[in-house]
Amino acid sequence: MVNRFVAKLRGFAELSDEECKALARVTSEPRAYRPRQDLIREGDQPGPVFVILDGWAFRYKVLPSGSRQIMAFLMPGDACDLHIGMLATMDHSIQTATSAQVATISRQAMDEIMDAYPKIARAMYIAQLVDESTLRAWIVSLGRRSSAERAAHLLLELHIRAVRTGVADQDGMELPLSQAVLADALGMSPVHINRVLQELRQSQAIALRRGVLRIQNAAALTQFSGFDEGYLHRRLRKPE
Amino acid sequence: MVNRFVAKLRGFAELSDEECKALARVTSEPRAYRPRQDLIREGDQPGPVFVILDGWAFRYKVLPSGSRQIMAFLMPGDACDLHIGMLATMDHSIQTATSAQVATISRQAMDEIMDAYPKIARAMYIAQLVDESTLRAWIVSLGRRSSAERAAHLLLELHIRAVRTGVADQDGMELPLSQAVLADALGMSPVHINRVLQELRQSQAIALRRGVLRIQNAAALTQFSGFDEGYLHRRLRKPE
DNA sequence: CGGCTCCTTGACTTTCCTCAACATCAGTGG
DNA sequence: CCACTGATGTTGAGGAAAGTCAAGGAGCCG
Repeated sequence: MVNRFVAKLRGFAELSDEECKALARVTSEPRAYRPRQDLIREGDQPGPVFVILDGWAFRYKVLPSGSRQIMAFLMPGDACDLHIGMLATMDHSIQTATSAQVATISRQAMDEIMDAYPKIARAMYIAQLVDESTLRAWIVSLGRRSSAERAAHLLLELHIRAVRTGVADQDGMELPLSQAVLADALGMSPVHINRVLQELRQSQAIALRRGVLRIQNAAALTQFSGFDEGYLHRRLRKPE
Repeated sequence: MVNRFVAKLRGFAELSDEECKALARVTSEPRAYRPRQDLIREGDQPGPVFVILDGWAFRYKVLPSGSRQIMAFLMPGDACDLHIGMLATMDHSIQTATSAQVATISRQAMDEIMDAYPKIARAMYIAQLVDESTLRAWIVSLGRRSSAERAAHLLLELHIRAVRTGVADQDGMELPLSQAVLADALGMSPVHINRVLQELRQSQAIALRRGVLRIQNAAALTQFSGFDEGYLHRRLRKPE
């Protein structure tokens, strides 16, 4: 199987064969997780860097009222918590949404690799910056977009990210997220996301059924949701 | 005047006199900004690191519809864009909310300092992690808290951050933000934030008038808004 | 076939937005 | 000192968006 982590980082920096091999080596022994398993919980002491090689996960927090907010999706190729080891405790939890293959890289091994291969360090920093930028984009969505715009925006984001990592084609992707999960990411009720998705389907913009998303009218979705992919930083600055 | 930037970083790592002086030196020539001036705009090529020494600023994005979402507040001591120079363009803008003193540190000078003083590098990383954690906390607020809870949560956050940097005491702080600005940060209309603030005032939890916030009942606010200061990471992990 | 999860629908309620008017305040220049 | 101005804060009324509650349907698996 292609190593999605390597594939993603190659999109951020030109990596030599040796660098790719080094990355592949430290992620060569992933552990299998089942759906709905926590990788780490809020309050835990941060451990190794997690790398999702296959499957989906998400960062989330549960409020005292019991409601849940998802703050980020992790798809194949995504890593998390590059530097979070500096902090005493996790401020959120991470859970699988599907069964998943997850590699872990110890803090020490990560430091060694980044010291030995500056280009890898650079790619990891960029990945971190893009993640942060994505958080800001979500804030904009949650604060100022209608529920339908928000949903369309998220689907476009996930699709572009999936294409970038090579787990989707231009027309569509596998999207194994329940409506309840989407609702918790979009800050709405399960009932409402259901109605919103029906609208989007009826407008012939998307088809989403049984874990498969088809983007039928990307232009309309982009226009409607005010999607500007700048925040995903597909074009990068040249290293000086 | 005390250098708030140094004060803040000292909260993240034990800095020697020499390190403090180095930081003070590179921020010794701030430039004065008037209210509502952009420091940098979405689409611009990222430049130096900005350091707010006095006054308030915020990160924001404007949607095609013209509505604005604020994604972060920058108060005295806060810096921005440690590594963003790696990216080709800014994905958001930064604007002053008040008149402000802002120092700039060139990318090169920043790299030199971080190479020469690992503790400074560490403190800057931690600051970045806390900023990122704050973004996630805002996502939770916008997604899953009622407007009143959200407002209370934000006021508590700003107060704690202000106390940490030494620009506030336990009871209150200067908060020179208009209701319109608060509305754009909280994802609500100006009319609604006005009503929410009235509620909070009537419940004797806060007093907020003419740029001065008093926290009258922190316990009630904390409970009501589900505020858990963990995300601000006041307790840090020991360096190994 | 039962049992589970996930999706769908309808009815009703709450929250929040929009529009519009008016009040208050600080600063400016006559 | 006062009139004017622009920004900011306040109030009311009506409507749109989204939540809650409750019930039922569809697909999947042992």
